[in-house]
Amino acid sequence: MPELPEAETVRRGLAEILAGTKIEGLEVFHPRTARYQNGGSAQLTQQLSGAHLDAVVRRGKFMWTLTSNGQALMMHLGMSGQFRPLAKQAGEAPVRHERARLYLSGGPAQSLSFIDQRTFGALYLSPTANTEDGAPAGCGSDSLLLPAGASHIARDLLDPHLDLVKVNQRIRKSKSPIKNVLLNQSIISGFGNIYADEALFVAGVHGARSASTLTRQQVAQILQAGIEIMERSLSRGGTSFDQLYVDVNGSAGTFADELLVYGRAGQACRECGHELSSISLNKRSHVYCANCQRPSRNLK
DNA sequence: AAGTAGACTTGGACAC
DNA sequence: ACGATCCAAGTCTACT
Repeated sequence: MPELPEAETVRRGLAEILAGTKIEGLEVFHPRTARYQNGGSAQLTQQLSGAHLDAVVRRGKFMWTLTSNGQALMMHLGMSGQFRPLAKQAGEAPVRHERARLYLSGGPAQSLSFIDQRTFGALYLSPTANTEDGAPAGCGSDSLLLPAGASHIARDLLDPHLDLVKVNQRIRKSKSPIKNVLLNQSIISGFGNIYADEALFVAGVHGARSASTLTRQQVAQILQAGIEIMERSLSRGGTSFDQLYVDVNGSAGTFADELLVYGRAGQACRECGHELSSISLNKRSHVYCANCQRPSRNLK
């Protein structure tokens, strides 16, 4: 499942393929992929044809590249999106689950396929505006131009311009379960179900606890754990829990064998041996150790 | 306004 | 064997 480390792995690959190239043509094979585009697939195709592309930028799980027509091409992986340079010719039949295809010139790849089994991913154009805090919009470029499509997304844990003190305060203002707050991309971006559960385990905090009951130190521990886990995962190309996430070369990430709780419900806690539990929070599974993560504990 | 619940999608797992 | 049901995910929309 693409979360921040997986998106950043893909961004690095995409940057080499897309930056400085020209889009010669575009085919959209599934209308849902262009569902956020005004005018749908036809508009996307028309507006992107002939456009020149800038650096590939990422904030949280949102990626984009600025185009010569003044808009940003938004690229979101959803839960199963993959970008692959498959060297396809115009008119060649789509491969299984291929939803769109770019034809490129001026770069290392002649084509770039967007493959997305579950169609939660998306490609669309968005207008841009300068960031309100005057810092670069995301990772991958110094540009301040932030697409409207990502303007509601908070800075992520690997962003050097993230204000950890403010985020800590904001989190503790919420009465929602801390797990839900971590998944709220408008408060802190980049977390998905995997890294949220992992960070909560490392910090020793039960995900059902109301964020407003946590101490500043506890929230700081959760955020610090998130930073360290995401950096470690990124260094291993991310987590490929199933076959839905691979990088632009088709390679899986290798962080799955380091996961401490995600996907391990019923197995032994790697810290204390207690059997790991699972509950549902906001319709998402939360795996935790009832011994290491006490719902009512105030301090670790 | 903050918070929650529903919708979307599809292939794999599972119980029958 | 086979249809049925549930599950997983990220984000947007709608409602309280």
